[in-house]
Amino acid sequence: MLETTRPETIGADVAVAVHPKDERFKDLVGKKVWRPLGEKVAIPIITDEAVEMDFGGGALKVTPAHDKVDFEIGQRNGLEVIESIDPDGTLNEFAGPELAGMERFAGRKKAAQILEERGNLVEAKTYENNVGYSQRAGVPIEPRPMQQWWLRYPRVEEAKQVVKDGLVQMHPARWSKVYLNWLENIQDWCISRQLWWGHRIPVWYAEGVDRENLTETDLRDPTKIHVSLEGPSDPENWTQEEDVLDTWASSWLWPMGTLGWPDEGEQAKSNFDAFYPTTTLATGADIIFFWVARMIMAGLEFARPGAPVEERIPFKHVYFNGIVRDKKGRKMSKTLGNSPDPLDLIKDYGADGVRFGLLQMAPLGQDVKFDESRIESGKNFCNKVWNACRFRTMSGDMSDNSSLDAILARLDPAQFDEDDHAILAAMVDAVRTLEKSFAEFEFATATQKLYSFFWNDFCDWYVEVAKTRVQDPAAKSHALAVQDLVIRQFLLLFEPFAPFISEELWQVMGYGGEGEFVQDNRLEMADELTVAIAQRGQAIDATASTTVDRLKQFTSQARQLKADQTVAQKRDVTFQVQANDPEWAQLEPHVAKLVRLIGAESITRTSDEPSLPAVVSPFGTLYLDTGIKVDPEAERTRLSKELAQVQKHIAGTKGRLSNEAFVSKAPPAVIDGANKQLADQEAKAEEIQRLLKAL
RNA sequence: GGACCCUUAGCUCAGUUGGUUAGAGCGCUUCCUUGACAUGGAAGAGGUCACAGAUUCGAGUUCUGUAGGGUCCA
Repeated sequence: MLETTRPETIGADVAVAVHPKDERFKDLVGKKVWRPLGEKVAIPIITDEAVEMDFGGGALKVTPAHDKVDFEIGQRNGLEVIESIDPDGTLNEFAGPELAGMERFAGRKKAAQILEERGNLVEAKTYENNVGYSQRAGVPIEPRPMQQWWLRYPRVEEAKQVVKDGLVQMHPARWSKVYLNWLENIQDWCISRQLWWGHRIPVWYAEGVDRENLTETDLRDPTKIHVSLEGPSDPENWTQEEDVLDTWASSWLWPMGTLGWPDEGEQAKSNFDAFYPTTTLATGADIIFFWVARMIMAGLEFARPGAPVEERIPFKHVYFNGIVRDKKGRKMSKTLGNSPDPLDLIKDYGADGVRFGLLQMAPLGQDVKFDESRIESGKNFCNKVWNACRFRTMSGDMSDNSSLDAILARLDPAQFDEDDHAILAAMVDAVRTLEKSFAEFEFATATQKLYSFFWNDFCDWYVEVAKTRVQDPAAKSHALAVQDLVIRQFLLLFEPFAPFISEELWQVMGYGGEGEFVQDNRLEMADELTVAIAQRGQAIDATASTTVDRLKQFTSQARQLKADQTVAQKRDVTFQVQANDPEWAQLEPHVAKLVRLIGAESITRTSDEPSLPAVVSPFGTLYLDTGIKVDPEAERTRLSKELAQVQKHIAGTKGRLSNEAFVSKAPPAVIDGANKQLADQEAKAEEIQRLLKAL
């Protein structure tokens, strides 16, 4: 007994196969059975490893013409190939006289019916299996033996070597492993495609040659087969192959084809000499074999024959962008209909917002699940940039912004304070980070830096502290010049990520005149910028950032204290700082700005130990006076919680430092750091304990 | 079956050569419409970094194994 889902191909069956170890059929192997449909002949019962014993009845009808596994079994056992299905999907005479001419699915039903009538059908039941469907036509794929042209890949070894040697670099580098692994196991390439469009395969068959039965010798006989780009000199005696090339067998010429190759005149016009090899190919890793590897081999084979290898490669870098997937992790495709329409997204979030958001969620070569909230954050960032520029134009008259030098000339060396140094240091750092991330194709890193620099460093801090200085006639023009400088360099960095808004703001801010574009301006590199600023009389003092970090911490603590005392929104509270002389010297110049930032009436120095809610700040103990009587119990809870946290860290650090192995083996910088941290934490703990006692 | 990759906060993801108390966006809680921005501001909660071993003074980070997931190829 046999089980099959393909009764219509019984006429093309040439054997019945069982697994060699299957005891059930041992006695039957070598005998013959009658073929129940088609030409009535006896077909052999054979053994083959490919048969799955547990599957179906354990015996397989072998149809070499219409199944890949069956074809291989046929090859191994020297079986005949009988085609019972024609190219149009109808059954032919080999399927049997009753079925000939029928469409294949109708034939299937008919075949079952005939078997039943003859008493050959034991049982019919519904069975679900997975057959391949044509993506274009949506119908089950029918395997058929056909004559196909194959290409032996050229330059395989060289293609491996150029990647191993780093002449062609992949980003991220791990894809080289995938690339090399494929080349190690490369097989000949079937280039025949039965499509209407494409380059016709350049093979001609001589008149009268039997194309269906070509032998190896025939294929090598130039009187029977002609292969060339030009075609035979007597075309009337030849017929060209109707099949076309696999699309990639055209595409692999892309790096050369786009530059005029193979026509020398066209190459000169396209400046092939200058542009080949090109710098970077950007593509998806899913076509690393289809396209990337093949372009490399084609380049090595066809471009500049005889030239050194570095002149024949098609490109020096391959950047693999992440593949955007939907929330379920599926690749976005037109077929699935699961990709958002970019035009809809642009309508909702703006072209710049969509672009920035996508770059933000696309780390190097890693597939990403599409997350619309990132796109929204891109839009919000663009909005933030817009408003910051708008605020600048509202803060004071626009002065000469026409060039970097013009802005630098407006900086007043006498007015530089620590906030200026810190924001300019952060700006230079942002430029440096972008230089690096561009060089390494780390675009998500670049967007993160742009985002945090502009939003956190510039808007949240610098613009806020500058509000006070803009009120001061002596400091105003300097503080605005710093802002103009920061915004100018930021827009230069931002332009590739958000070109539209950058161009608009470039104009609005007066960095370029009418018709002058930000994209035509060269970005000053980090080192260049550092030198240019130093030449205006004030070298950037990077240590100012430490002071500013402590000011930020102070601000945060003061606000937290207000929130704890439920006076977050009140602006008439007063603060007192119990600072020593050096602490006060550092803090005092910033008091006016801090009062505004924190929302207080005043911040004054005190030498008392007032009985008020307090926090240990980087500039001494900070007391908040709300005018309301202190609740000692609540204060005790708050301070105890803080103390416990500090003590936990002290214990951890002490533990490490008391470990002999740590002290003897860790680098001095790490030990110093731990010691310093311990001292700081212990001082803090001591002060909190004093505050607790004072309650 | 072969190769490669992933597993970190409720969700989507960062985390550079091992080194202080692991970050962001969104979401969540509380407060704020104060003259840039509510597409915003402030404060906060939330993580035994999949699991088990190993190396190390020290592991989210290096190595081995296990489990789960993904991609490509056959």
